[in-house]
Amino acid sequence: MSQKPSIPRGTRDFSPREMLRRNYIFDVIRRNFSLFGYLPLETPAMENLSTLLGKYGEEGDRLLFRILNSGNFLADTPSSALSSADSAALSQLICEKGLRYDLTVPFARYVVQHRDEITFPFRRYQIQPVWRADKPQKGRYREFFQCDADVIGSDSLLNEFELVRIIDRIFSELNIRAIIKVNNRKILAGIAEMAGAGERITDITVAIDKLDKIGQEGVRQELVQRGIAPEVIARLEPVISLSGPAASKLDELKRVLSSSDRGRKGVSEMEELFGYLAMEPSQSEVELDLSLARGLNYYTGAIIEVKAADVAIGSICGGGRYDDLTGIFGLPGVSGVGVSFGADRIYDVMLQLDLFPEQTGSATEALVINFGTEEVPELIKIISSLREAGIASELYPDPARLKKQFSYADARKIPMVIIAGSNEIAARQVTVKNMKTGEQTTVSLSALPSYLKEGRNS
RNA sequence: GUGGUUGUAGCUCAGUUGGUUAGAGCGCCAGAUUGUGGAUCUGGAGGUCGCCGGUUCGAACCCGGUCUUCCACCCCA
Repeated sequence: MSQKPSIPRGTRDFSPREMLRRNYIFDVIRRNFSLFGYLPLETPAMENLSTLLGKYGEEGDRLLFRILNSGNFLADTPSSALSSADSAALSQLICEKGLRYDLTVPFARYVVQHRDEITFPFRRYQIQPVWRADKPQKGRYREFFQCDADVIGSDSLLNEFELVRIIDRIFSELNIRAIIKVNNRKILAGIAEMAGAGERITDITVAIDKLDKIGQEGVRQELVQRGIAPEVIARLEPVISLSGPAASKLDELKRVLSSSDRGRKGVSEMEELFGYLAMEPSQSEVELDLSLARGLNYYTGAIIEVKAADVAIGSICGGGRYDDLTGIFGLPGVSGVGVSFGADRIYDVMLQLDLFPEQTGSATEALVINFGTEEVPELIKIISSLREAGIASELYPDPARLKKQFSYADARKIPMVIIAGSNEIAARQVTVKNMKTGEQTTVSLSALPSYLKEGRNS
């Protein structure tokens, strides 16, 4: 007896209907990346664990999918490790590869490995799946696609500016109302310094990152729980809860952070960025959010996060600047900045808001009815002429009853059906049926391609 | 990783305090219509009730485990 087939938890099949829609998203993203001069890159699904481990924090290491070594790897494994029941320690001995967790670290690895053949500043885009051993929920998958654009080897804030422009263009084209939140790790570090707890920056940022979720009082409790002194919290709060336009927040920060070199640097970076942004209006709301921290601990400068205004699904895009990601791989002093679009969440947002265009992507425009072996030679010529003219078309493969062939066209939503039986063929004509209106027209064989092309817009 | 939740036909869901042969709508297939889809009518197929085990004379229903779904925490696209 055959068992029911299934796929691993948190993974999905994508049906043709879903793929057409996903490709629509990928096309918009890829076109805009390309428009800004980014070049395509792909890296392997699996990386050496040494490349991956330690780059995403303790939590990230736990969420890495590890790949068991090939062969009889247990033969060389000490029996003490096997009997210790310590999975983490054992996996170090029997796994040397893992599935990639994001696209940024493999990119940094690539840059270091290929530094001699790269022209800097190097702009690359990369659209590939990543894997995380997370517990799945809605909008959270174990296999999902990221669409990354990064520029490496340039400190200029113009890069941050252009990334915001890309984000704005892409979400505008997809008709998603986006809220783009920007902050700067240097400002956060400055705030922590100013509050007299510079070394507690991680605890402080993790806590204040939850501001919009748990509120001011919640953040206060979280900070207390993380052992932040009450007087530090008291100095933190008024800064975090600054409101108003970016310019006035930055003015206030300049005063508060005057004693912190790093903080001042962060403020001037944001002033420059918002200066550029003022030169070209964005369709999306771009907000300086001082509570935005983001988890990935390799960020050092600007951090960016995008949320859909109309759907609660977490962030649909995120990124930031990392000053020394390549340093761990032996190439110090190369700064990079990038953003990552979450294609799967964008899909979920668009589905929920019903934003997909009626016709997404390629679909058959014309179906040629199969009348039988007598007519097939002529039908092959007809369909060949249609494809030559760039009209996506199919010949029904079996000489089935017309009812069945028309039902097929109906189910596939094919707009035109070409009927060419012996009568039509003898007269060098075909009958074209418009499946939407039910209207039938007789068209000469030679005029058929142009007739169908004209009908596209009606 | 911690705690909770969900699962019945292809889909959406009924199913009485545990009781004989598990239902509906939609969809699918066939016919009414041998060169015409959508509407209508008629008929039909399709289920080891997620899976494994237990309790019981008897389980879709109760219990345990497991897988899956979704939710909160954690974290994140």
